[in-house]
Amino acid sequence: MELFAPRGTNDILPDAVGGWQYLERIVRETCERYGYREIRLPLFEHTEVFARGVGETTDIVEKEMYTFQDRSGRSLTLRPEGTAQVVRAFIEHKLYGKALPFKVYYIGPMFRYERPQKGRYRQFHQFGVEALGSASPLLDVEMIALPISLYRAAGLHEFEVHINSIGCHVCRPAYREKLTAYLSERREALCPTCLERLERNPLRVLDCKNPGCREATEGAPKSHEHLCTECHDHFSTVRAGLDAVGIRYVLNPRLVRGLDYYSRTVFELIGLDLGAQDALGGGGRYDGLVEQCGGPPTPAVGFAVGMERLLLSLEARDALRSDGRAPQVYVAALGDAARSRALEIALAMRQAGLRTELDYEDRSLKAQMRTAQRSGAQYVVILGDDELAAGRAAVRKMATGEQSEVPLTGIVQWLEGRVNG
RNA sequence: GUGGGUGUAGCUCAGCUGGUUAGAGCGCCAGGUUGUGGCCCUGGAGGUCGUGGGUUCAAGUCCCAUCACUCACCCCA
Repeated sequence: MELFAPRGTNDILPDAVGGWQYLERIVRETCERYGYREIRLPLFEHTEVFARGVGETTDIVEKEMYTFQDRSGRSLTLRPEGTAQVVRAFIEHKLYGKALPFKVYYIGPMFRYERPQKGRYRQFHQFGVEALGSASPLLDVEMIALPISLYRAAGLHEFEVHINSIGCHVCRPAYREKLTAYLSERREALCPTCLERLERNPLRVLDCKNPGCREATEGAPKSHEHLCTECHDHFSTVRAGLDAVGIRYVLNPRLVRGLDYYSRTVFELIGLDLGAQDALGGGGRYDGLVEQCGGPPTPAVGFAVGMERLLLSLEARDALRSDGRAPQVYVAALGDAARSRALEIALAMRQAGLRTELDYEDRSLKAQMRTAQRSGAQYVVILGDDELAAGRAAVRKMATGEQSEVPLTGIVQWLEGRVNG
């Protein structure tokens, strides 16, 4: 093999596309039902958008970005996530001047330079939803409810909902102090990366998987118990809202999220069939990000879901459906004269809106019938010299095997009236 | 970036301690039905054994390197 796709990228072949189209349709229908409109943004941005938007100390920015220079020397980066660029577009087009909240969803490929493994690829696909311009806890609830109802619509019922609140610029510094003090007393128990985190981003020590670190942080101060009054009230209302709409969740004090822009509510949807990369989706509030990126103070909340992971989960449960559709009609022909007439008839049927396939090679009727049956075609039109002479075709309904003689002049209408789907 | 596993036909894989023309199932093509699918039977096409070195009389099999895939660490969707 000479040429191959770059590591971590995947070709989505025709047999798999139906599943993608199915999911994409569910995504669009669900998002629109919740009042979100699609936004389409560039696949690459000025590197600055992500460096400032995602956070300089995040792994994404430090080591996972596909960054390159264009011919004029500008530094550009293939988008590793969507929130930062939605914020950029929101500010650039001064959308804060329009009716708020600004509610959008996006769907498309993202790029991160990581070692691939199950559920993790260098080019992967996400859909995400963002609402900018409202601090209402009702939106937090809606943000959690949306992906859940989407999963259910798609056929996935096995997942957990984890939530937490990590406070805001008012209460987080104090909490951070407390946590740092607590962790500092247990330095010996922490892994090397956590010692690093202790300096730069102590909250991240909480979600380390290392057994030693987990033990050391067992009794650590919990962010949701150190919230300021506003954050506390907000979180209480979110939780009450979740209860009210019947969403069961786990309050997970270790859930802190890896991106710097989050504040207050954070949540993650954990898949049960995914191996190590088990986050189906996640998100939270990012009330300070718009201002930090140069816009007016604007509270916001959003989430993103990994499409491959959703697909993997559905496949694991044998629940993946497909929008791919089989031909309705297959035209089989015997002999040269019949074959050119077959093309004519097939084109007329396609013109009329019927999904029609035909045989291009000079193959036996048996071979054509086999191909037709495997394609899933509902009807086979059989054309030979006899039929040509008589001006009729034999039309076989594959499901039942019953066969009729249909005049060629009316065959399109005849099939239009009988075919389904 | 680090570690483990795996690379043999289009697909899934077998190939014993190195030994002659490398196999199976599925798929594909054809025939059995001189014009009819699903089941069955028969036959056929298809392989630089990932790649490059090395050891040996002899390498799919052993050694080294390399590439790719995969799982995990890390991190996240």
